[in-house]
Amino acid sequence: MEQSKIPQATAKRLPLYYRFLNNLNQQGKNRVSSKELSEAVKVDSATIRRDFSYFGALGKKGYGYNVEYLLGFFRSTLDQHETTEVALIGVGNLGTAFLNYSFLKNNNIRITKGFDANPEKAGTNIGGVPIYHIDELHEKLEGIRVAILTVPATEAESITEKLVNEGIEGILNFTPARISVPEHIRVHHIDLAVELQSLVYFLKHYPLDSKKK
Amino acid sequence: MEQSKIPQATAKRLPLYYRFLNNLNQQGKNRVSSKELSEAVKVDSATIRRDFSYFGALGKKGYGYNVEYLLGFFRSTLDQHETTEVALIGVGNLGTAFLNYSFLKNNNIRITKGFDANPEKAGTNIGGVPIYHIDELHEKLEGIRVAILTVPATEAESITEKLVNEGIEGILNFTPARISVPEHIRVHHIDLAVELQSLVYFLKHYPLDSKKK
DNA sequence: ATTCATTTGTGAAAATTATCACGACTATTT
DNA sequence: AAATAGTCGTGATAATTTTCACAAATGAAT
Repeated sequence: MEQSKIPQATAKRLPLYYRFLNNLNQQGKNRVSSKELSEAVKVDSATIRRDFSYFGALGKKGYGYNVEYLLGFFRSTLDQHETTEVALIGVGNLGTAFLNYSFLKNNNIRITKGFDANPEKAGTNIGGVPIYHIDELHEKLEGIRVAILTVPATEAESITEKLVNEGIEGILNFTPARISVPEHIRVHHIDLAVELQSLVYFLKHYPLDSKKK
Repeated sequence: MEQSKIPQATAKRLPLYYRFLNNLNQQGKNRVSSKELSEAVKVDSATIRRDFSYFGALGKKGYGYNVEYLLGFFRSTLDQHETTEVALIGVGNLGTAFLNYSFLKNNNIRITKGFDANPEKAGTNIGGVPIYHIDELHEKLEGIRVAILTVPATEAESITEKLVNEGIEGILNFTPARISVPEHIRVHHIDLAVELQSLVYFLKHYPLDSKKK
């Protein structure tokens, strides 16, 4: 779809830029420089300008960027004009946290259905999201392309298979399992234990001295 | 500390390798090739060999790697012989999920204390972890160098300041706020909304066709 | 013993990402 | 109107990360 010429590293930062532009807009600011933005999102200002430049000349020399214009641009680039429905699989502690988390603000991504293997949870409603039994995937997953996976690691592989069969195209995997999927399915991993361990490792082996000027 | 010659990209993968080696070891396997490992952790086998090579010649040509040996090596590299205490700041939904999450398995990182601004939570115990009031940071944070930040975004900046004052050196930040810290403090961000938005963006703009052979 | 299928470790190349540094342009002040 | 301070966009460069591809070594099979 469209130009796949935007570097992945840039693409990953877009949602971040988007959020901060929203903040600025709500604060009533209508002008921002790459330097200011840099301080807010902790990304080098040259990197920000380079990132923006992939989409054309969005700013004005000697002035900066118009917040509203930039925001509008990113809104359409990030497809924020249409709502994306997301299913949450596994209503445990972490899953519940997601259901109560409001993605809503400044964001058109919504968790619209939750699924869990526990029959007692089916039929309930958490954070305004209806919970169904995991066996109802086939009936309820119609039209949903993205799933958040917060089930126990032992279940990850088998449930992933079901999700794939139901036509899910993207999975945000919070389980420690590295799930196997067909090539056309995109999986992003967020491994909490690995992140923590990694932080501890960096702390001990990479003493910080200078990061930026 | 020690050789800071290991690329950051490699360092981030170490905990992942460590976990899978543990799995293999528990399954009773005593030999593994980079190719097998590659399939398990979804990292190119050449990358794995390169990663390992930074620590010297850990394998044997034509044979692969000895699981137990490699595991022992990583255990000491990742400082798994000594326990790292971690404080959890903000016992909301996400924080509670962490407290109930067992990092324990194969891992010497422990959340030993929780803190929250709600006086009703102080004095309680979640998942075996005692919860204190946020005002008790000074008394209770002695000797703890790492904190997980799961407070509301609005509180992130002010609480971070307190943590820094108490001598915290590493923060795993789950709030959407990009916190400001002195140069010697390491912060890793995990931004749930950004991750989800990013996944959706990739889904729409980067159709997958071929990833690996 | 010899052959054969494996598999590591790594030089070299490729790909990706980040940063420097500056010309060109803008707004503001004097 | 001229001078000044600020800012973008980007060519060029640097830094980092990944991947290719193969010699050397190993173990198993014949």
